[in-house]
Amino acid sequence: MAMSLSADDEDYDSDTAEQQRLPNRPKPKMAASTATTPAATTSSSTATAVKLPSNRTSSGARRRRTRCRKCEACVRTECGECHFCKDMKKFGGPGRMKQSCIMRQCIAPVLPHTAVCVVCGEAGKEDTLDDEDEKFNAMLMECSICNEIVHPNCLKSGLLPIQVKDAAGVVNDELPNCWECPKCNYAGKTGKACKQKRGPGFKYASNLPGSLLREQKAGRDGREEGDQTSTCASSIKRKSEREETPRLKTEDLPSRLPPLLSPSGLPRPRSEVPNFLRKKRKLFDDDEEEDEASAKKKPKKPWRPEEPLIPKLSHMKTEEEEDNSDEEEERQEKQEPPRRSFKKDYSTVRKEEEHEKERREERDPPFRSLKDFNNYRKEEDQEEEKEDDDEEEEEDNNGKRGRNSSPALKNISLSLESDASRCSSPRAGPSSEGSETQEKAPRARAKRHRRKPPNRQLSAELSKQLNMEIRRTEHSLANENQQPLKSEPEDSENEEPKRGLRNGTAGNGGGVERGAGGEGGGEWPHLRAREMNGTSWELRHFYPPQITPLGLNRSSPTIRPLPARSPPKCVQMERHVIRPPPICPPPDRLPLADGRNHIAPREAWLTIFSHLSHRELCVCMRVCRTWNRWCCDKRLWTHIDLKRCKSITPLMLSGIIRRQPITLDLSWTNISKKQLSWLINRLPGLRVLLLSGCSWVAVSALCTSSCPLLRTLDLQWVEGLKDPQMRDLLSPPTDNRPGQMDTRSKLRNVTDLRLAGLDITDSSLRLIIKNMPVLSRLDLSYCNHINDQSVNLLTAAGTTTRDSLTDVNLSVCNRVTDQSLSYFKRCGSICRIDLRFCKQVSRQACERFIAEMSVIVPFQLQEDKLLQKLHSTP
DNA sequence: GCTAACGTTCGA
DNA sequence: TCGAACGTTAGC
Repeated sequence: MAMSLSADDEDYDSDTAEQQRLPNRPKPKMAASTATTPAATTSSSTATAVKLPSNRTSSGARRRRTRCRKCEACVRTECGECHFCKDMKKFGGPGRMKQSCIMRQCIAPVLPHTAVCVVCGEAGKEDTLDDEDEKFNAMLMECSICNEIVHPNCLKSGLLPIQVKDAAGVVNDELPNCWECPKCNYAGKTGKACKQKRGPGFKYASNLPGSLLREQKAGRDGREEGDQTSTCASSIKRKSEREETPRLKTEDLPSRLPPLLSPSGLPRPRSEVPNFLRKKRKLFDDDEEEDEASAKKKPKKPWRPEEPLIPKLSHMKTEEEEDNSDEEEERQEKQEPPRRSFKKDYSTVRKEEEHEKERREERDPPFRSLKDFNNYRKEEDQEEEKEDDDEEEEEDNNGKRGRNSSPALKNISLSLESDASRCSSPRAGPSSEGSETQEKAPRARAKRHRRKPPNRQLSAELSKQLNMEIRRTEHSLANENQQPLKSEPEDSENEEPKRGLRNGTAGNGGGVERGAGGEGGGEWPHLRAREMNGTSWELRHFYPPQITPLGLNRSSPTIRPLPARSPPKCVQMERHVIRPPPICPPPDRLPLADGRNHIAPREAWLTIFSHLSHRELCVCMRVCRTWNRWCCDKRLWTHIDLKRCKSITPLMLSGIIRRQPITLDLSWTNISKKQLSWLINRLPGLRVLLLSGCSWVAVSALCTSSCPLLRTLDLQWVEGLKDPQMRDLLSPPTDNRPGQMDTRSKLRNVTDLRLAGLDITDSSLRLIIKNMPVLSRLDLSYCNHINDQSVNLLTAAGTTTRDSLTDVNLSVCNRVTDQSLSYFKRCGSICRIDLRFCKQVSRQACERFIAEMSVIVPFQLQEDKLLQKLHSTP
């Protein structure tokens, strides 16, 4: 951060005396107190632009921001493990670093309570108002350039040149109460718009010792190096150019967004790339390039004091438009030799992504749950070769401005069209202007409208970047979920808490299966063909977790999935800042274009959404901001299914976190330990975790004190999972924080444990018996070491499993004999015993068991050697 | 006055 | 360019 800051500082100060500063000479402090204010340096530019009240506290002296105290990070307790915690005296450190715990770094630092408007000297007054426009005008806004804190209203009514008043304030989405004030904007100042902290998490997440970021740095650094040198000079030039450029009207704002190349063809200076984006690249690296690509031109929202600030349904449209303009700019730039380092960076990243995309396309079936969505996706896919998600949509929409939105929307049986068309109509644009202007005007207007009152603004700020990710994630999730074949084993997912709205998806494995099922199984002949010709890897992957012993090649499960050429981004998720869902609750009503709210409340919409598949939800999320939030309601995503998804990307992880599923299926993925660790640390409500076919290395991420209290754990065919590993898994975590000595296993609440195909012995069973007192369903099929003695152990007097076990699967356990059946008679709650394909179990023994048990509990042979309690449906 | 920690500097 | 250090602010 320090470096980015300094780079920006130089840019920002390039036309001031600061410019003369000798290298390495300490910069004047930018302290907040008036006593230490170096106003001379930092306010000079402001002062020259606009006359300011002389009593201002600190023109140029930025107020230190402080915790919001509300965000997820703020309400956490210190982890006690991070670099900064270890430095703290309370954790036995020297206390020199004086930094907040990594896990507690506020994502939306706010202005201090003592901050006041430099014009009127009063604090923010938005709380006293209801009207959203008024709220904005009455809240304190800190200019990221001149650091002035003002009420927009005070600026509006202040003694400013009319041109300045006409200038747009540019709201910074990244930080609450942050903008580029109309004065600075009018003066053409740019530069450190995003230099301000996005929260310490952004500052340090990538810098942590041991961060995998470092692995990526060399290449990136190489890419970025070049532009550093020219920053200063070019920024000066840019500034002078800008100052020569006549000020554009607000209606022209979209076109005013600077192209990547200046009209003169000079490379746009790096300094115009908002600093936070550079930082974000560190955080999200290439995953975020779409953010960069778009946000580098639209991280801020133009605003004019006299304009209302009404959120509209047109958000999505607006974003598309913005993106479209971005795209045009990018295309424009593509015609030029890439000279700007940022672009170079971006291109490189883009190439990587395209590469990944190609790979993905090779293996992913096309969308198909909705016919038109299929078309939509086709179009998208064509575009995707060159453009990322957002941009591709724009491409798709190019020349179809009058259209409501994506074609898919038309096919979602939700009567949104009128809303959408209304909001995309150019009604509010100056009628005298050409059609293009008419199109741009709403865009600018919508940008302004995105401005929200403080809490909503914060929420929007938090969610905006996330939304970008999410929109990608939606596709990833939806695409990856398109794995054909196989119906999800019913198993204990059915037991998951029925908190979901969606009866259709949560219970049956999500909309994926539903969508696939609904479309019929024969729709992907190409894939089917591929599967039929499957390699052993594919065989293994498409082998249903549900036991179907016939034809099973015992050796096949031992063939590991080919290590997916893991995208470099996979290892970068450490850089993902934890961004919790927006703090404020999602809006209860859908804002319409005319400023009113849609009649249906959120819950009604959610009921509708609950009937959609995940894929369809992903489409809906692209409609508008409100829908985006609504569709992310965790009730709609109780079950997230990524099984057989070859590569889990950071964006997918972010998407998972945002949705906070109860059930997460990562079976047969190549998820890494770090990824899984990252996930489970952020999914405290996770109850069902399916990791069959993963590696023990990844699964070992569960050996932590932050492991959620799972009820279902599927570890079938986990490579390398044997007795010692089971011991690690079942033992109480050793990474408890000081004073947090929980000696119980984190898996103590597991009721459904699936261990099929593992080379575990009785020693693991003893641990299970000891540490899983409520275990009800146990799948030990294909466990060659399981024998009668194992059953004896499980059903021995004094064990909890004796009474808790209801369903035991010992199919294809060749060491199990008839003797086991006699042990099972001890189990008071047993309802189902699966002994299919146990060579040493005879049908006669089963019948004898049934006969003897019938005195107490009636059993039947549902299949050969499959004993099922009558009237029970385990 | 104390603690937490933000924002900056500076050495490596 | 990064990370450690620390002055100083903000909150209580």
